[in-house]
Amino acid sequence: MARARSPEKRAAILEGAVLEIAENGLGAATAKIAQRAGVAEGTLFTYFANKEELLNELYLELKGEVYARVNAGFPQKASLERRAQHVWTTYLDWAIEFPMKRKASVLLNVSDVITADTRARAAIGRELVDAALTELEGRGGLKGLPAGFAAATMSAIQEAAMDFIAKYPKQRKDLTERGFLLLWRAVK
Amino acid sequence: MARARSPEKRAAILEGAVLEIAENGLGAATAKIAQRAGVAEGTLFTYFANKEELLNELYLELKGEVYARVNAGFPQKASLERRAQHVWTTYLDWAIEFPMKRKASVLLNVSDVITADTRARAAIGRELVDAALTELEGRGGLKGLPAGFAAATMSAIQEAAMDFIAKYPKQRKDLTERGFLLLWRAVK
Amino acid sequence: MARARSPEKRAAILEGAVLEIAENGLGAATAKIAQRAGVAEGTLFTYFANKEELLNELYLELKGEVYARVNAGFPQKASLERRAQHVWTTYLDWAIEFPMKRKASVLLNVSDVITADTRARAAIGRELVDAALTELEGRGGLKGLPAGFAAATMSAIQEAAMDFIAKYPKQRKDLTERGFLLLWRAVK
Amino acid sequence: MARARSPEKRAAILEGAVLEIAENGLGAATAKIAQRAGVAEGTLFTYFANKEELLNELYLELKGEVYARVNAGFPQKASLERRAQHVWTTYLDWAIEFPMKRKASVLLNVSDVITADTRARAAIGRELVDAALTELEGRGGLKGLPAGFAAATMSAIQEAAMDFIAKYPKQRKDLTERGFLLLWRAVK
DNA sequence: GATGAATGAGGTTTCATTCAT
DNA sequence: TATGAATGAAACCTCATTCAT
Repeated sequence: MARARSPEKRAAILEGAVLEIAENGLGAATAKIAQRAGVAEGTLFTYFANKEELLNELYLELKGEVYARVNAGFPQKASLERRAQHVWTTYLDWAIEFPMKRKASVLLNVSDVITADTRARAAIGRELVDAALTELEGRGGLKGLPAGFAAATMSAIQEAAMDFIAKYPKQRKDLTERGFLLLWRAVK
Repeated sequence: MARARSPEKRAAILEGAVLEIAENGLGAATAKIAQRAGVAEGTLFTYFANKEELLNELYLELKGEVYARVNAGFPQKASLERRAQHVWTTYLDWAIEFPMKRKASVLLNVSDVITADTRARAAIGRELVDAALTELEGRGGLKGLPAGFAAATMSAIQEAAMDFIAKYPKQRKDLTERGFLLLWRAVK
Repeated sequence: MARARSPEKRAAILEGAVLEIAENGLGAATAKIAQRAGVAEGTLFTYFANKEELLNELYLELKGEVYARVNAGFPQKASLERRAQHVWTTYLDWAIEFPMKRKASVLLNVSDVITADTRARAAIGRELVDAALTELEGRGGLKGLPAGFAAATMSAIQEAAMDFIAKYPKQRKDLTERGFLLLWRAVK
Repeated sequence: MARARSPEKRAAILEGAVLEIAENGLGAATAKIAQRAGVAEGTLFTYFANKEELLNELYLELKGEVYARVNAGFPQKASLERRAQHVWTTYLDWAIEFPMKRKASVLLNVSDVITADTRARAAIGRELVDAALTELEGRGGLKGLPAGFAAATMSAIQEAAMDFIAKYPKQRKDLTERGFLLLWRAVK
């Protein structure tokens, strides 16, 4: 059952999953994941009913981690631009700091193992971000477009920016700032 | 002479691969792919040495198909904006028309089975697009950023746009146009 | 603790391998071997990483079994002739008693799956035999010939003797004795 | 059918089989054999009904080749010792000259694909050898032992000798001569 | 709860043989 | 006759999951 005795072990398994998935894709073997986590093959299944659940939980964990970062220090009273920039920068920093997590996150995202329910649950914790992005969507460039388009666009440009930051780490600061400018010009 | 290798059969296998991958991810079974293509399990391996080669060939095929479309009717003499818009629209149309191909393309793209060599070979046929995008990179929004950033940004925004067009097909025209405007404002 | 790996199961797999190989050669299917051993196909691979390892381990097992027999009751203080005869007789008896093992052993021997390392490791446990045969090589018939030639010659004549004993089991005793006489006259 | 149009092609296939079998054992793929022979996969089956027949034919070919050599220049009127030595030397020379053929021959010999009928047919052409060996069997060391034991013993010692000649080619002459002496002392 | 041996379905790939060309 | 594409059974091996310990 999913009643975890040791949160450390649970975390270790998720961590192992990140590494294995980043290296071998979603086809990563549960046995390898367990091994990386330093637990027995069977132990994995006392923390997660099956592989699918593990992947969905991992998705939630990764999203949750990012949102927690974004929410901490969120400049709630600042201008829309400052708030948007906070979201932009925080996520970019996280992705650069944890490239494996980002890789796993991307793979989970495009796969079909993540259920609609999981995606919905991942939205919780994203209220502040959503509020800012919704405000953005009332603006010039995005007015009239479907809800969520701003978020999608931002995240899309971020993916591009991240790939380049990964390739040219020295230009990280520049790419982060100029990337946001690009976005801002697009949507403002 | 013995029977000649049939381009139709090769195409059928690639087509089967697209469908299976779109439904089941890159873990799609070669046996299922062969079945979809209407050939025997073993036949797949007379056309592709192994699954990895099949996936790499499929990648080339999909990229090639898109570039062929883009190149056909490319307004070489037109303004940069018109050329950029041509690229934008053509790719978007292709992706909307063949959602399975797009899905497979995305999965291949983020996976690690596509070799650097294959990615390099895929670049052939993209000269016109590259020329336009390179010109774009000399412009205001992107000046000084690494080469390829324009292409990445465009493709990133396109991915976002496509997701929404898939969800709201009725707004296709609007999303296509407004999406490009977004991009254009960002980079000009 | 989980279930411990069972030496009985390991032995059963090796036993199954002997039978299958004796009947079908080294091409014997791992599935058939597992079936003979009364375990699941997959179980075989928890005991041996792959078929090659299984074959190498089997080789060691068979050699080890013979040497154990030879060493038990080895007349260490007796004359060279008596010691040589002990080796001769013991091996011959083993081969007659376990024709399947001998068959498997022969096939493994001439195949290329047995690594140099395995062959080297098999030498351990053969010290007594080697000592006797080395002493033999200092004698008339073999003096000046490369080390190991005595062993090779003995084993060669034994192979011949065994084939005949297999064909004429009633003359077993006579063939065993006369065969040794042959050898002895050759090398003394 | 086995009605060969081109003896050259047939020979090429057998030659290819020798090389492939020497390298990969009897599991050698017919396609690879055909490739080595410079003919198409299917062509192999116009010369040999199936793989089993190919292997049996190859066995006959190899045995035939050796016996042809032995018979050519057979000192029919010479002493038994000289005749035995002729057999000994000729075979050893052949095996040293064509190590691949010898390897294939050994593998075929210990396998079960060679039918009793094939083995019987291989005996044709061995009359001179058999006559000499039969005479040998009437002698001291072998008297009373089953027919064929002399041949088996000789061939057994030869195998040992060959292994060593292969390892120490410089001692070839010495090993050939001393090996025969060994045999001769054993049986005379 | 933790462990890892056991399982067997399923995956990729090979291969002898057939047969259209 | 020669060719090599086509076939599908069968080979080796992996893996998610179960369960005895």
